[in-house]
Amino acid sequence: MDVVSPELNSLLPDEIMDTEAIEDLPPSQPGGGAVQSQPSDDTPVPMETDTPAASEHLSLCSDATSAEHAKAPPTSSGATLSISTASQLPISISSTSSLLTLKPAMVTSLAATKTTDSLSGTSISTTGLQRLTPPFTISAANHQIILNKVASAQATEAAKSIGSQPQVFKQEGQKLLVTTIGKSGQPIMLQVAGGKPGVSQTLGDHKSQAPQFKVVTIGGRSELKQVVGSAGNQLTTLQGQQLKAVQIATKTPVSSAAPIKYIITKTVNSKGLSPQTSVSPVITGRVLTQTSPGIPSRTITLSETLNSNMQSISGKKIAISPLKSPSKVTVVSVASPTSNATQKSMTLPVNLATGQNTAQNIKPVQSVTMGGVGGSQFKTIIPLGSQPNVQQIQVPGSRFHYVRLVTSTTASSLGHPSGPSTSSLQTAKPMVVGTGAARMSVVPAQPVKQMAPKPLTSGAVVTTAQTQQRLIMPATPLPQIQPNFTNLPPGTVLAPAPGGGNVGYAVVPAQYVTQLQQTPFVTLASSSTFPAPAGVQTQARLPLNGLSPAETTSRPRKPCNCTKSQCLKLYCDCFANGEFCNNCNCNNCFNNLEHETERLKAIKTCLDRNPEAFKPKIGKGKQGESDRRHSKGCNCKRSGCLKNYCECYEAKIMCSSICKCIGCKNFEESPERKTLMHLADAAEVRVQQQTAAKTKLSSQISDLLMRTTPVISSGGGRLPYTFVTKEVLEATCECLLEQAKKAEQTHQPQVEAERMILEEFGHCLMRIINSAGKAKADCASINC
DNA sequence: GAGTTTGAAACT
DNA sequence: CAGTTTCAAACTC
Repeated sequence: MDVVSPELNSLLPDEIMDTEAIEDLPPSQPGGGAVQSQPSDDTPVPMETDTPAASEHLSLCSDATSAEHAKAPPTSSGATLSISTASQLPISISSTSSLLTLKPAMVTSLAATKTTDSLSGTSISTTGLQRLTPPFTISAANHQIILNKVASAQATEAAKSIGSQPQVFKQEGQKLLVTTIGKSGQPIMLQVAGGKPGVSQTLGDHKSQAPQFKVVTIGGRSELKQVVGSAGNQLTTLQGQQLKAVQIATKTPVSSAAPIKYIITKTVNSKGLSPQTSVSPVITGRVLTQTSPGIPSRTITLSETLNSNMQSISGKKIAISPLKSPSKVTVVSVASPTSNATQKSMTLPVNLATGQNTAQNIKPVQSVTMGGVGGSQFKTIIPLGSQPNVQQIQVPGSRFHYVRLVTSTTASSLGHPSGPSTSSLQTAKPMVVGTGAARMSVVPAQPVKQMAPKPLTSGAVVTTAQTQQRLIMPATPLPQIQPNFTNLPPGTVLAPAPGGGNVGYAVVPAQYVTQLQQTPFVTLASSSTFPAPAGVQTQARLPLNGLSPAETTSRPRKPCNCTKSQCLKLYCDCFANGEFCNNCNCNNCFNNLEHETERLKAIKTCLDRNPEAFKPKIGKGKQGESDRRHSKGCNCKRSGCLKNYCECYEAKIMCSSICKCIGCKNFEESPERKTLMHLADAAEVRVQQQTAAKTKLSSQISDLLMRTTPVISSGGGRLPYTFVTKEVLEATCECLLEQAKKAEQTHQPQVEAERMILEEFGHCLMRIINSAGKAKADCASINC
């Protein structure tokens, strides 16, 4: 798991957090229990929980009902920890010390009773396949839980380096979302709801076989309401008092043309929210909220998300749609607001295949386009059956797909008892993007293959066995959250800013899991309120350097050969493209996970120098101009813009008015260009012809071999040359010798003898040929 | 494969 | 912002 320390986070430019697409909006329902963003701009986001909660609840259950929540009285100081896992993924949560009070199963009931019991050595099995193996001790006293003590040592060291407490979950007010992707593809999601500032966590520093965790810690307030969602095999429990859940109303899919996109429901932890308070939608800035009054919004548990989206995935991997593979699924687990009161067992089986969740239903795909007038936009789409609080963001100009992870907390769930099949947030209105109460952590998607286990880095809050996934940490207070997705640098990982709101959501680029299943997704029309500017989606998909997504996907990137730049400057194509170096020939490469600190600094430096640094250079031209043109134009002086030195020519586009090239020949009417194009076309034709000829020849040879091989092996032959067997040769030779003897006996001159022998040889050949022809004819007749 | 050319990126 | 340097890719031999 990749964790970004606050220090690193501070290095990142504000543009990342400041998006034009998100603006703060006043609570839509000021008087009610409407979802509220972090009340204070200056309020730091609590990332660590130092204050013990009166009652803590750790819920690890595969299924739960919201009814429990309804029964559970709000506890002002209760902290909750939610751990959800994908099925079939063994999760071992073990702590070296009793730090957390674990209440498997009966979360709500515990909440109601404010139980402070501690469990030690508890084994929790979520689905029968999953088991939280002892020993792990959770004690309410410390309000801490250590996950994967294997990695604890590293985390501790990392913590020391940063003065924090890595690996330790402190519950109060913090929300933790952990998702893991093991090689087997099973996601593990851990969600902790609480109110305290950022907490360091370490999730299994496993080897390659170990599951990977994606952890999102969101600072929250100490007062939390329980939100327990469970589904299927995955355990999803979210408890917290006075947490507000922001959800996106389900909406009928409108379009299917867009790549898979998810809308992440942002959960806002509101203070003083009464249990009965219904969650109201909150639209922030340009974030579009899909409000469907007729359709009650619901909270979907993690398992639901997995079920709906990943049901065909054997490994139940967390799919994060890779940039180059828009169709890939990005799944982020979020705790469900509902809990199943009846569900007190951690081992409840879940039918993942069907995606059925007793507690909640799968939502249809919802697409939300966030974009302001003239500003950058990003579109979020809720995939069918995806959890509403999973949001994928499509950033124009960015090759990455980002998924926003939002903790799901709802006050409504508490106030509205709901049965297993209903969501506690039925009355809640959808909210797409939070008010921006928290800074957004953005993690670039990375190819899985590049995800090598990474040791804990300084400031790491959460570590996982593998670095395929990175943590997204909540960050700054609400007003600061206006991420400018258009400037998102690739590979950006943001750590929680020092202090921050209790609301957090994370953006996770989706390239991590390239092997994930490609799930069809539906793109919904954006709301009229926030119409998506034309071309937004197109631009978002615009390939780098003019290459189409298909091209970029199919065509492997050329390995770089950097020697001096450490692959941390834009000289390096890998870095410039927001990719890690992989199979490159570079020396002293820092463009990898092992040097993430340096990489982040480099990214920030580049963005400071040029906010557009990581945007595709080839973009849409102005109205009436060519569809594609270089964003900055070239500056060629000697190449005539007819060599690949020229970025325009390299992108197979003509120079435009913004180019400052000298002696440009890369324009429409340029004879040189036409000549080059013709030559290129001719060369291409030749290549195609040669390829076709080779293919045809190969096919013929292959066919011939296939037809003749068995015959040859059998010693016979149907084709003429196959008749020249050893026996035939011997017979022929005997005929020739016989003819020679005859000539000798008759005292024929040498010339005449040679003639007689050659004549006999001709007769032999004729007989062979005739035999072959006859055999071929027979074969053909048989085949017919 | 080594050396040269080129222009973007980085630096001053 | 302009000039210079650095850098890695493109190109040539």
